[in-house]
Amino acid sequence: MTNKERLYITVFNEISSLIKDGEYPVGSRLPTERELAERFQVSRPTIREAIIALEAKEQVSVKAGSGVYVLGNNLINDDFSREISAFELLEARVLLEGEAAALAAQMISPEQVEALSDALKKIELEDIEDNSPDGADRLFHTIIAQATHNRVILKQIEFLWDIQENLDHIKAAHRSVCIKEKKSRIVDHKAIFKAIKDGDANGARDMMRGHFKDLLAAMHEETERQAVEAAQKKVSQMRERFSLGALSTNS
Amino acid sequence: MTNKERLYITVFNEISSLIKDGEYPVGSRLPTERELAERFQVSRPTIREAIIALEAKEQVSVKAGSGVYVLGNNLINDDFSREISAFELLEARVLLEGEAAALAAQMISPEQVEALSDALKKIELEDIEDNSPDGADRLFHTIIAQATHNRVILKQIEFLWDIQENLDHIKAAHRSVCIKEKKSRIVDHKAIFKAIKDGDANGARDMMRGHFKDLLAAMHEETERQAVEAAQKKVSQMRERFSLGALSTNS
DNA sequence: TTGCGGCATATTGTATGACCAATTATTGGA
DNA sequence: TCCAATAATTGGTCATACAATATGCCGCAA
Repeated sequence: MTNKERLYITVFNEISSLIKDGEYPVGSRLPTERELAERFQVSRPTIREAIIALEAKEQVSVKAGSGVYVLGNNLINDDFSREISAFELLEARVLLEGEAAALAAQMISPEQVEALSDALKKIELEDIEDNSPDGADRLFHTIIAQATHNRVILKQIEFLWDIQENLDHIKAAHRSVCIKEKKSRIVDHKAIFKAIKDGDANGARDMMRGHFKDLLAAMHEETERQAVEAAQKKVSQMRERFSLGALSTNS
Repeated sequence: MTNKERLYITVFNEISSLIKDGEYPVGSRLPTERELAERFQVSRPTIREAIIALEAKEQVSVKAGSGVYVLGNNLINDDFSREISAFELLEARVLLEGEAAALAAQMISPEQVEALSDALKKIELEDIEDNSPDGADRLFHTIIAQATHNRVILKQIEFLWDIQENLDHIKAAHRSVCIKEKKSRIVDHKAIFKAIKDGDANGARDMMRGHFKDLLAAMHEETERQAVEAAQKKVSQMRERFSLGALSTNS
């Protein structure tokens, strides 16, 4: 089997699962370290290491002489990234990047205006050719983030892009939308660029929000289309099942 | 002192500090477990527990048979976080939390209004008593973040708080400001609460921004004061040095 | 001389057993 | 019945031993 994983990690995962499955409910006390050691057929130090990992991730609280107790309120970290929807991500982006654009309009340097212009050209080029790995899009938005001259904001925006590119379903949604909305995408970006170049903070914010609004609308459409498709698929599956069912009554 | 703390926690904190201070730079290998055990005058299992805690918090990576290496890209270790100023952080917070407040005003549930009200009372209570570990402040802002019903935004805002509480200079700046501005802090929070409760999105945004504006102004003042203090200290040091120099010529 | 394989060594991984300290349950006496 | 002393339970720390793995050195062969 997979013995590559260190033992305490295995135990950690097993206990974590047991907590999640409700075998050790929130507030309850785990079995003693010695009992757990016997249950998992490992030594007590290994159990202790697993418990310390659980403690570090704030899943349990250890009380000396008493026991180790299951904490609540904390399942966010593990499955957080898998469950967030594209809409939540876009909403976060519109807020943050809208304000970033407004700030950038006031703070941007001439060199950054130049870089932004280049990025804009790249986006147009990508659109003229076939589908793109939308690196230019990210570049465009990242330059704006840099133009705020605030590294925290830059970090935040990059974090959102990282999420977007690491999560397949979100990435797919974004892609399909971008491909469908080529024209409005270019118009949007041009408008954003102009407002920032002119130092128009409110305009930049509005344009950026408009850009995301278009994206959001397109994504809603896309989601709906997929929902319809899924429904149709389900119907056809039912039809197939029905015919099979009819056959089975014959045998 | 405080021997209530478990040993491995103490060791964990010490090693964490050493990493933060650059004694163990990102990418470097920590001393062997045995060396660390001798250095901290504890047993090897204790060192292991501390290392596992570090590993769980993604500060280090353990390679069996090789050693334990300091990771980067981490809130605590990264050079990025050491260098950011309190002003950058506050600016990011005003943008994000301003919008979050506006969104929260539209989305908040009755239970969350209740929770927010409780948090507000806690803030007032903390202020009536002596200095505070400002847990109530974070709670208040976190509830607003939750009220957006957007987990990405929530995550972002918590990220900013984590930075604030992990970086000593920023934490210190924030503290000194909060203590000095007790009254306006309460007034600010009350106004934010009212706007959100009333579903007034624009009002909530304005109030939140006003809150940060007050903080920012106070922080500027504090920074100036510290600069003056530092200058005075320097002058007095020079004076002392001069007098010592005069004495030394006598001997 | 250079490239490669295998061995020696360093380092972490796991286990055992013991004892200490804190907490909790029990029991006995007032 | 209540409280205090005591015993049992449970986590906290330690010393030690051996296994598994990674790394680098060294010699051998091409």
